[in-house]
Amino acid sequence: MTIPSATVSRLVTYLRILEELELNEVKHTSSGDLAEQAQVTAFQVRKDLTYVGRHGTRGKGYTVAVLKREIIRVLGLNQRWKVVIVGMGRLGHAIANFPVATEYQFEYTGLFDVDPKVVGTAVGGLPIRHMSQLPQFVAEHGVDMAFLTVPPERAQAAAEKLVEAGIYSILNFAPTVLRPPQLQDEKEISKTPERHNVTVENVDFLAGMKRLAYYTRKPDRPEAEDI
Amino acid sequence: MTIPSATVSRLVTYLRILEELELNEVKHTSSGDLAEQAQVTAFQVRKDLTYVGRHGTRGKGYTVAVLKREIIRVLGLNQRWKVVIVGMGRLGHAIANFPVATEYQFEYTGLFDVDPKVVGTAVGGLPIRHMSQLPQFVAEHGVDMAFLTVPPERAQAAAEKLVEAGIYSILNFAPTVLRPPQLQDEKEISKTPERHNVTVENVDFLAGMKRLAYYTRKPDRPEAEDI
DNA sequence: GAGTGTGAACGAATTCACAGCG
DNA sequence: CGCTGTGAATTCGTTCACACTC
Repeated sequence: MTIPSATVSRLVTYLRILEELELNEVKHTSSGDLAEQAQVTAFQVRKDLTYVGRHGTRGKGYTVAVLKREIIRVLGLNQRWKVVIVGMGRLGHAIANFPVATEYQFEYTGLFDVDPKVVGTAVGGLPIRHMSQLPQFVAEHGVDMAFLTVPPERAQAAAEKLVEAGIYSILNFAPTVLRPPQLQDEKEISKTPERHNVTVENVDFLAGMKRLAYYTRKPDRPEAEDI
Repeated sequence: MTIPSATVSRLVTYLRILEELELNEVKHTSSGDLAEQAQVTAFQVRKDLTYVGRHGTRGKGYTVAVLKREIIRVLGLNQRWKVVIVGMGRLGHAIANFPVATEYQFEYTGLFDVDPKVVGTAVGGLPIRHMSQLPQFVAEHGVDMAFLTVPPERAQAAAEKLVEAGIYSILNFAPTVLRPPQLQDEKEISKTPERHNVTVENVDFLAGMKRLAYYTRKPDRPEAEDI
């Protein structure tokens, strides 16, 4: 079953709400309650939840623990996710220091950069390796996804190295649209008949800032009257 | 004219591409070219661009400088945007150090926190003020939007303070759904008949990470049975 | 009665075909 | 002839009404 991407986003939200309910020892909830907290309609919640299965009780609602477990399963968060961070500048350091292990089974397994000034140093007990070692590292350790935190002008080239190394899932922090690597020359095609369905999710605060400007946009006057 | 939110996002992307073209002294482009770089269809680009006006030349394409200027105008990026950052922990510091002034006319005008350990210190020449000073600061300086970088459990309360202080546009970095402030008590309603259309844009790397897990989720799953 | 689950109606966004114009 | 601009067709997601079950 293919879940609409808008629904996937909301499932992440519902999961957070369920976590908080569980923290507050609330055992039971309903589509109306979830809708209120997620700022969507109860219709939407119920429709979304049909994608995770029938886990509600008519006239009653949902059991927090059950619904939480099922959403985790559907999202794949019960699996272990080995992550490398590529680009250990300011942002890479900040992300590396984030306690991602508290979020299900995500785990940083490697840090990479090309700058000789940071290669060899360590962050949170993990050494920063040179990008040239990435393919071997992936082959040896197995890596499920990469967080790409390089400057925007290097993002495309870095993404292509990731794919070459065998990483097909990228969380892209650079303010750029990553383009699929162009199967370098025809000879390479036969060499890699495997899947290269590259998946990219973007985290982009500059884009968010500009969208916000649009929605805030004052009625086309430089200095409007006060509020 | 109301622009679809998906189009607004893509306009930001097109703008970036136009900036890069201009940097490379490319004077001229086309919907096909933009589509390739933005990873959408040429149909999509042309449809999106109808929302900014008719600036193309049939048989020829678009002038980079003209299209760039018009998108900037439509997005409101020709206006000046005064920003405060609320929450000066690790993330707030990182954001405050980002050279946002290079991105059109966004400008940090104030930094706020509640922690006595950071209030009074400065970042990039700007002092960190206590949240209690926010309403007065907004009244004196005028503030267009806030970047909310507090811990998730404080995000809702902080957002309500922002709205009380007169800031209705929030770039929310916390992994939470912000709910509209519940017009505190009936007596307050008459006091503030003004607009309180709060606009929120979210920047949420944990959500992106979990969505990525879903799309990466392999059909050949290690453990667990299916239904 | 209360709240879930879902087929059907609706609406919004994307895709398309083609008219229009340099 | 080439590429833009746009109504029409289509696809996709949301809203709704209601049957169903506890």
